[in-house]
Order: sequence, then structure tokens, then C-alpha cells
Amino acid sequence: MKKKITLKHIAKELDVSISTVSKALKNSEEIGRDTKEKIQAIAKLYNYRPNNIAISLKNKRTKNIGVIIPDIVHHFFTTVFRGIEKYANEKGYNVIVCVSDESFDKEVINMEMLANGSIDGFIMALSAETQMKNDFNHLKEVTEQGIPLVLFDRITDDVICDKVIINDEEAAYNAVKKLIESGKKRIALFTTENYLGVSSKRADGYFRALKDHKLETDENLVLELPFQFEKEDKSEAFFERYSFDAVLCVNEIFAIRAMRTAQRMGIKIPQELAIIGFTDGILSKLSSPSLTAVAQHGNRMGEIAAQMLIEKVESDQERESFRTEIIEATIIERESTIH
Amino acid sequence: MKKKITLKHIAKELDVSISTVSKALKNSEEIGRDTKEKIQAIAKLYNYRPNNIAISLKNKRTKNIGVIIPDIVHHFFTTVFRGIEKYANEKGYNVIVCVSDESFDKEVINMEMLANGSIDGFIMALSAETQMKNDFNHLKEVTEQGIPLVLFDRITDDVICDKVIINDEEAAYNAVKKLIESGKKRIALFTTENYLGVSSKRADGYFRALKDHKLETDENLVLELPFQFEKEDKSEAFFERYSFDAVLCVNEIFAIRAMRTAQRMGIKIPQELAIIGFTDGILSKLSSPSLTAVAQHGNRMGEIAAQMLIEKVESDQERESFRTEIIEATIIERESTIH
DNA sequence: CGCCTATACGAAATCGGCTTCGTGTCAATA
DNA sequence: TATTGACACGAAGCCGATTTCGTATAGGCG
Repeated sequence: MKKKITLKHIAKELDVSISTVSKALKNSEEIGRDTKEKIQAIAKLYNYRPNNIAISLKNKRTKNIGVIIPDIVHHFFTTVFRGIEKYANEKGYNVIVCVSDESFDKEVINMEMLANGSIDGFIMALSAETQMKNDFNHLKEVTEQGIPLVLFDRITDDVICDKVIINDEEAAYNAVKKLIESGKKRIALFTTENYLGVSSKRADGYFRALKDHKLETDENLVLELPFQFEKEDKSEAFFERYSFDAVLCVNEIFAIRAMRTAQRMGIKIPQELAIIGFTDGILSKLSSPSLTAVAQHGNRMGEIAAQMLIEKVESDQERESFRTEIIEATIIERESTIH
Repeated sequence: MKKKITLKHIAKELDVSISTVSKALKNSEEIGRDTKEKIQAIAKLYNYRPNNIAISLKNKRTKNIGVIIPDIVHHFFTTVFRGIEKYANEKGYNVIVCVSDESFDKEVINMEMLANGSIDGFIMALSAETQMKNDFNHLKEVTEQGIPLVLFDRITDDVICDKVIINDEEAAYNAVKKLIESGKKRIALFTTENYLGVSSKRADGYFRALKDHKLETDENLVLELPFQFEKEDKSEAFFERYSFDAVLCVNEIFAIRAMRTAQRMGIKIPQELAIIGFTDGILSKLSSPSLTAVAQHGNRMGEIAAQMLIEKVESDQERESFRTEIIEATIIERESTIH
């Protein structure tokens, strides 16, 4: 086993000092021509690479970014991560991922693990539990320590930092508008239990669109579904009890489940029921019929988040200015709506 | 902005030496009762945490694991990652993820970025390009440096290290057997272009099952599909040209695409065409009809990989013993097959 | 021949924490 | 009273690389 070699090894081998080796490898003018060449040759021979950890300690810069997300299996978060990783890598940064699993405690633990020097900054989306508890002290502590933080998608106004979101309210509005313009009159909303910021914004857009188009809003047409997969009893009963000709779903899974339930009950899509879901993932593309979806452009979101973070990390000036970048969601029309 | 405080700060504040502070915080017997209490109080007050980087440098242990996967958007890799992250986190390790994007060069660059002290060991699945080129020098260099490496799923015999795989050949065999037992006679195989180790093993199982059950093997019934999404011309033509009553797909996407094409052509599933796909992901669960799938148990795979790696990382003994763990794939029966 | 300066390199501090080895003080004991 | 030892703490080296500052040697010049 080849041991990892250090400046010290090279120095000893050539009987020069460590500083000379260090300078020679940086091609410093200070070092004589042939000494430099000898040192560089040996370094190459041994395939010398400086130790990242030592450099991190010296520079107080790790070139690592910490990403904390509620879930990695969800397509949206995956695409955001992809965007982050791509941009970060181009800039020479590595990405450390922690999954909070929608748990407040895990989120806190993960942040603490990383906040002690392991990373230069955080990119994160809040866990559901954190949003419920409304407790953001772990975030505040981190920002107070001067560690840059970028929140995306699941954000909060209580923490002052850079943010990236989509225009949820408007996107929902436009989706509903599109349904109305295609002739639909009774439009349902399938949403999560309401602590998630994004869901409530989407609901706002939904209601505003109905009002603007003089359609009555019926609280009965709003179905709150649990996070986890379950028997689809609840939604089946909902289909039986209420009549509606279109549905907006706050995520892809809900949309697919709505579609399956409708199909099982012999409802024709999109003629009898049009469906639009948030998140334009593989499910939407590959279901049959394929799903019209609100694309959140996770990749771009991730790239922008990474860009904002790295900008902050690399600027030594401490002017505290924060911005919120809003990404325009776009509707991808497919077979589940009439157009 | 609160500056990050160090042992030095505490030492100066209490007018003791750094070593005293260090020992006091570790509750060393060496330090007097009240000195200890004073130091611990101040440390708590300032919320002191030791700097991970400094500890890493000292211990030559980062408590970071490097994970390199070809793609994060694919469900299988996501679940493996989930398993790794979970186990690693429990053991106090962080996970640095790099995506090779199926590219040899990126894989090499990523490894080099991480191999200089940033991580204690690697877990990875080879990129398609690496498997094609059959060039594993970057892996060998890493293992020669004594950095533990665990390969999963996409492995190679050319590198000596720990490995985790599923019984691909057998799983394919069993899937085909199940199709045959349900009365199917002409079974097609949708596979990737053949450099990927796993695909060829699955093909082996497919052929062996046909032979064992005295069904003729028809090379025409094997369709090689490209990685990327494309117009589905190729498979549509395939459906028109050849007749078959079942298909085994080496991944989920191929299975869903096969199903969509069949549906568009009015073929009834599973009566006229039964489908089994590898990877039991969301697509399989939520398609309609739902897909019978070979579950690869990515989560367990990830957990086991992480366990093997951490075991190696933490054992100081250098007895070089490597093992290959085989995970039993299981078939999850759903609506796309008859049972 | 003596002085000055440029050249080429080395010593040492630093990053933050850990750890080994001293050492000064005080009390107990011979 | 002198010796021993326990106790409580400090000095310093180390991990690996960078960087500032200092200095020996050489040559050039008056």
C-alpha cells in the first residue's frame, strides 16, 4: 500500500525544506530553476496531491456545500439537487447531502453536524415538521455565525437569507384559469394538510382564479390528503360524494392517484375529468394518459440556489444584502387536459 | 455576527492554557474540579463546538463518505443513496455525493477531488462509459492508497474490493419462469445496449429460463433500446413486426414505455401482453395497470454498502479480506401479469 | 579588499484541537 | 527538616500546507 505522501516526504527525499517544496510546486519565482525542476519531477513521480483537509484548515474554507432536504426520493428535490450538484461541481465545490426525512430533530442534528467547519454554506428546504413547529432557531444560529444560507421552495419569512422559490400562487392561478378556459366549471383541489407554505399559496391561487372567473368556490371541493401512501378510500369516497369536472393537485403523486381512482371508477380523462398536477416529473411524462403538469424547473432552482450561495461564500465583503429569486413555473400540457 | 469561538478564546478569557481547556471539556481527571466547572460553563455559554476540520487533520479521519453514482434522478440509485445516507448518519458520518452522469471523465475527476483527504472511503456504481472503456485505473489508485472502496450494482471483477449486488441472473430467470408458468409462450426482452454488466446478466437469466422450459430462443425478440428518451418509433415498429405475449424489461422506464406503446396499439395488458420490469419504483406502483416488478431493494443495498465501508474504515487491522454481498431480488406481483 | 545587494533557500508561525511530557506547589511521610 | 509523591496545570509538538520574514552565499562594485 502506497502511503499518502506529503510535502515533508518530498522535502526529506531531496534534502530541502518543506517551504522550498511548497513554493517550488506553486512555481514560485523565489526558487531556483533546477531545484524547482527536481522537486516538480519527484512530486509528479509520486503523484503528489496536497491534502484538502490541511488546506481547509489553513484557509478556513472547505469547498463543501451542505444540502439538507426533506426527502431524496421525491422527484422535485432530486432535480433541485441535480442542479446544485452540477453548478457546485463546476465551481470546484463538493456537496454534502443530509436528508431530514421531514423531521425537525433530524434537521437540527444535521445542521449541527455540518455547521462546525464541515461546510462553507447551506442550501435547504424546510422539513414539514419544522414548518409546523415554526421554530427556526437552528437556522438563525447558523446565519448569526456568518454561515451563508439559501432556502429554496419550502421557505419561511422568519429567517433573513437568500431564497429561491417559484411563483406558486400565480402558477396555481394559471393552471386553474386554463382549466376554466377549456370549459370546466367545477374544479376541485387536492392538497396536503395545510402547514406547508407552498400548498397554501397554491390554494390561494386556486381560489383567486375561481373568484376572478366568477365561479363559486365550494369548500367541499377541497380535499386534504395525508403525506403517506394509503388506501385510496378517502379519495374514492370524495369522488362519489361530490361532482366536479377538473382537479388541481398540489403534487404529482396526488395527481396520479386521482387519475387512477378516476380510471377505476370509469371516469374518462380528460373529457369527464381534467387533471393538472404540480411537479413535472417522470410520473407525469410516462403515465397514461400523460399528465398536464406545472413544471417547477427544479434544475434551474438548484443552479440558482448554488450560484447565490457560492457568491456569498466567496465574497469577503460583509454587506448584508439578501434577495429572493422567483422562478416562473410553466404549464406543460399533456393528455390529461383539453387544449 | 458571532465569530466562531475556539479553545484559544476560552483559554484567554479564563486566563488558563489551551491544553487545560481542552482537557476540561473532555472531563479529564487531570483538571481541578472548579476549573473544570468554570471552563465548561463558559463553553456552554458560548456554545462552543470543536472545529471538525482541525479534528479531521489530527485524526486523519474525516467522518465523510464519498458516494459516486451515475445518476441521481433514477429511482434505484436514489433508494440506494437513501440507504447509505441513513446508515452513515446513524454512525456519525456525512455523505458527499457526486454524480458521474454516466461519464468516465467525470467519474475520474470526482474521485480525484475527493481522494485527497476529503473522505474516508468510497461507495460507487460505475458509469456506463467506464464499463465500456473497461478502464479502472482510477479505482485501483484509490484502493492502492488504502482508501476503502465498496462497489454496488454496477461492479467489475477487475477491481478487488467489497461489493454489493443483486442476483441479477437468477432474478431474471425467475421473472421469465413466472411468465412461462402463467401460460406465456413468446417472451421478449427489452434491454440496453449491451455493455452494462447487469443487463447482460439479466439477459443470461432470460435465456436460461427459456432453455430450461424448452421454449425456443429467438434473437429477434430481444430489443436493444438507447438510454435516452426518444420517440418510441423503434419499439412501435418492433411491436408490429414481431408477435410476443410477454416482455421482460431490464428497467422501469423501458417497462413503462413498453406498456404505453402497447396500450396505444390497443393491446390488452396483461391478457395479450404481460410485462415485468426491473426496479420496483414509483412508476411501477402508480402506473395503470400497475407493473409487476423485480424489487432490487435499493435501500438495503445502500445500508449494506455503507456498513461494509464503515467497517473497513474503522478497522485498523489491514488484513485484506473482501467479500461480495448478494441481495435477493424479489418479484412484486401487480396488474401487468397474470397470477 | 571591503561593502552591498540579489539570489535561493530555511525557520517559524499559523490554522484549531489533541496529547505527551514536564514542572511548580503543597501536603504527607521518614 | 528533607524527601517523596500527588495534584493541577502549562509548554510544546503534531497533523499538512501556506506564508512571512530572516539569512547565508554569491557576485558586483567602488
